[in-house]
Amino acid sequence: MVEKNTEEKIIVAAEKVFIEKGLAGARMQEIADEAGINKSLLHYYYRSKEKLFTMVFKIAFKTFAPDLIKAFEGDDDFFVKIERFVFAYLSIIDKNPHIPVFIISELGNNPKRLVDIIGYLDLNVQPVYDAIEEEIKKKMIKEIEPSDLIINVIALCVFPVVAKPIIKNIVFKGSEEEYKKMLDRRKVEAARFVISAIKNTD
Amino acid sequence: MVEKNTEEKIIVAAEKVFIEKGLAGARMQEIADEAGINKSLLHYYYRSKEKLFTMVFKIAFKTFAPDLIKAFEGDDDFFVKIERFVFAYLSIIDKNPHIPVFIISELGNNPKRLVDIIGYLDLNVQPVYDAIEEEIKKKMIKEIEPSDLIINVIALCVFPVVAKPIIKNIVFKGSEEEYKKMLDRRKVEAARFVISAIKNTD
DNA sequence: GTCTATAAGGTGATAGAC
DNA sequence: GTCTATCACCTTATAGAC
Repeated sequence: MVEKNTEEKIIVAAEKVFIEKGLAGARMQEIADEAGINKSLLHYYYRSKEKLFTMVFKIAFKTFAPDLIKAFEGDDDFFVKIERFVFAYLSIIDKNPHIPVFIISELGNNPKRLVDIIGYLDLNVQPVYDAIEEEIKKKMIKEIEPSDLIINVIALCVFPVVAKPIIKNIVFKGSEEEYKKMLDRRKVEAARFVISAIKNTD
Repeated sequence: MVEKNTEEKIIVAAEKVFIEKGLAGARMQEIADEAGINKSLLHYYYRSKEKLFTMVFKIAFKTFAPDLIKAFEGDDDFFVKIERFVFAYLSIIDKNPHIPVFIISELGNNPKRLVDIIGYLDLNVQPVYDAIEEEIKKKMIKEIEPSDLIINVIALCVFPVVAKPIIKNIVFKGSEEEYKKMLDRRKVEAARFVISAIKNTD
């Protein structure tokens, strides 16, 4: 059990409450209770609800900005890179299952929030584009718009988690176990699906 | 211009405000202003904010409960069915681009909400499962868990829309035009991607 | 059915003692 | 740094006139 100072305790508590309730639904009192401190200390450390939220949102976004670039560096086989990315990304999701919905919800309410973060994180997808185009040129994979392929891979990882209530209740008739099995399967199967879709069969 | 009575005007206004701001972020005053009526009329017709919201949520959910079953009925070729479903579903999304985020956000805040709706809509996916399993048996498509295939198809349709701010700003560097072109392309390309992934090449 | 007025309770934020 | 007390405002909801 690590000893935390007040500033850190607030962030941990704020993450929990904001992720669960959203900006509009969260209450400063609830965050204070969760942190085991007085409400006015929230303002002492972070001045306003909005500023505290921005702090939390940036941390959450950073966790989930996919390390696409890193996964696509190096000389490994292109299909291995896809397998590695899918496995790594789904593992992050496993550990933080509520963050994708949180990001999507709050960005839906206020898309401008993202613009602040773009510069602050460097998210250049160009190397991934280049890698995809090279594979197409080498005729290893079928013709596809690189952006489409990137979106497809991430969609197959993220959607099953953001739509959890719907999938669990409608596809798996309420079974948490079946839902979890599907997510686990996906760490391998999602990459297999993608590779099968793009592999050149000429 | 169709003449609307007060009850209908309220629902239309409530849809707009709730979808934009969410349950917690929406204000009854704003809904009243949007409908051009007095705030107390909202309570006269719908008793409480929560009840009005539930009304709106059910309408939104119904619009988006994918008509999977319908698309998979009939004797058409299985791949044609997929093409038809993807095109139809992406066309609905085109017309209601903010509803998927709305449903995901509000279900994230309160997953129990879905349970009320399940019974009220009949959403039996069994016929789709059967159709998929038959194709596998006939060796027309590769071995795949039917639930995985269904989730993949919907993921490829829905994710690009719910993650719009991220995709538009990071993948397309802020270009609304590029984003829209991608969505349009997808009406054909998403089905092609899926078919290419599952088609048996033995 | 529609309005005005107001109740009743929350909400983020700050002042000031310790 | 941390607390108590309190401000100023906002929010849902209702009562009652027309």
